[in-house]
Amino acid sequence: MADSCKQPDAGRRIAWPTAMRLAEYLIVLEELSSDGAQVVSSRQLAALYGNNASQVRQDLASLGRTGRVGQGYAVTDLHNMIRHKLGLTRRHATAIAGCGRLGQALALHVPFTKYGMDLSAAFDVAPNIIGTRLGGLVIADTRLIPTVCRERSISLAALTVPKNSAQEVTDLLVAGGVKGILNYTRVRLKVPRDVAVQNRQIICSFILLSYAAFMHPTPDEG
Amino acid sequence: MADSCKQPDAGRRIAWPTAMRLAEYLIVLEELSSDGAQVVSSRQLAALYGNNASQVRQDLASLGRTGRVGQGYAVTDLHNMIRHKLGLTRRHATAIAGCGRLGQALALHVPFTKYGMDLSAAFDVAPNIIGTRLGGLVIADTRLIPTVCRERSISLAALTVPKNSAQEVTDLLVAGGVKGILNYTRVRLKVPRDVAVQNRQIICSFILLSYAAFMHPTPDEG
DNA sequence: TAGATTGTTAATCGATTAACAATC
DNA sequence: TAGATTGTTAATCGATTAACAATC
Repeated sequence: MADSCKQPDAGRRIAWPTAMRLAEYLIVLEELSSDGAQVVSSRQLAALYGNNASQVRQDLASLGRTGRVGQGYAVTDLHNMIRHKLGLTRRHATAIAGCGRLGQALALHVPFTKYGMDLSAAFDVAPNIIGTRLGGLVIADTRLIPTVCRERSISLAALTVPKNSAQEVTDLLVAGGVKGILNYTRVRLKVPRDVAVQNRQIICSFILLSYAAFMHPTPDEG
Repeated sequence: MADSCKQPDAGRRIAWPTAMRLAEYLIVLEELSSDGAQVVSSRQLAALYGNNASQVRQDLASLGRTGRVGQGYAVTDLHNMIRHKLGLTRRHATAIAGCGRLGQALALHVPFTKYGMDLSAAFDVAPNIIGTRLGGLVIADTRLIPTVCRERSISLAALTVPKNSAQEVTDLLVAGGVKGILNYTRVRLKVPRDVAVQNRQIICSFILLSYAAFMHPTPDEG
């Protein structure tokens, strides 16, 4: 109780670049954890992540009191505090719209459960795969998106459909009450203000890789 | 000739955030182009991208003289100048290491050719798929990575293998002379200083989507 | 000409880095 | 105790935004 006022930054709005790094620290901490590490210093974490100790400490300060002076940070505690700060301790039903190869890859290989997401529906237009199984899910008809999303309280979705149906499927997701869309198509989506879109055009990653490798003097981890 | 000294910023080192946006402008410009647009203003581009006109003009200034005062920017010219600035007019042989669902999705759906990349090899460990076709490619044994990469002058690669072989396959790619690796595994790779790594853990995209949708007051396009 | 819109400089804002006292 | 390392403040650096003269 007396401690609660000792966390000056814990409540402040977190900067976007910091949020991006926190998400990646989570991955690094898991690797450390599976290697049996129990404690990590800002210097070690920085070496693994590829930035500097000062930035790591600044980032972790946004979580409130996390480490022990002179000792470093407890790996599992830190992992939990980051998960909490990023809102990953709440649970959100998630859907995949488009069960082509990319949609399948996401459904089968992304560890949703671990990060507060429950993969609760998968949709496609192709009659020959509607009704078949993908992971633990039965693929449903794209036209059912609004009803199924409402029924299952789905609030997040990955959009992995072909270009030409991107906006159409987006409208269905929005109608279903989805509040965040991870857009893998090369279309800029039109959505209401209260719906968040994160654009992830894979070709952009390759473009930046090529740029970092051959054109950028100090290859950046951006 | 007399014009060449009129491009004050054209030669300057481009900032990383700018490079990231330039890659995305490319996608927006293609959408505009396929809609028949020939000219675009910084205001329009900003509206489509989701930033402001000032930033767009600042970004485009790094390309040298691109627009016409009072008129806007020619869509195709701009597209070409960005491609040139990002080094996409050179050609780089590219490989995919790991032909699981994600590797297959990349091989079949990413428009490499359009952006200076020639998909020139695909590798996997599974005997039952080695020798089969993926797009126009015959899948080769992972153990052949160093030789095949040398033979085909492969300089870029996507790493889409399981966690436990990530570092091992990376070492093979580096031995093959690869200079840029797009890392989709949840392992921090150890590479020599002259090799660029771009980390793209898909789960991080979902984490940030969830954060942007529910925790971040002004959902950002980061 | 008048309206529009660039190119560019200057001002602001925010993020990164450095430094160090506190302390385990 | 001495060494290590955090938490935090201050300094630097860089990126974004605003503003406007130039000009098509």
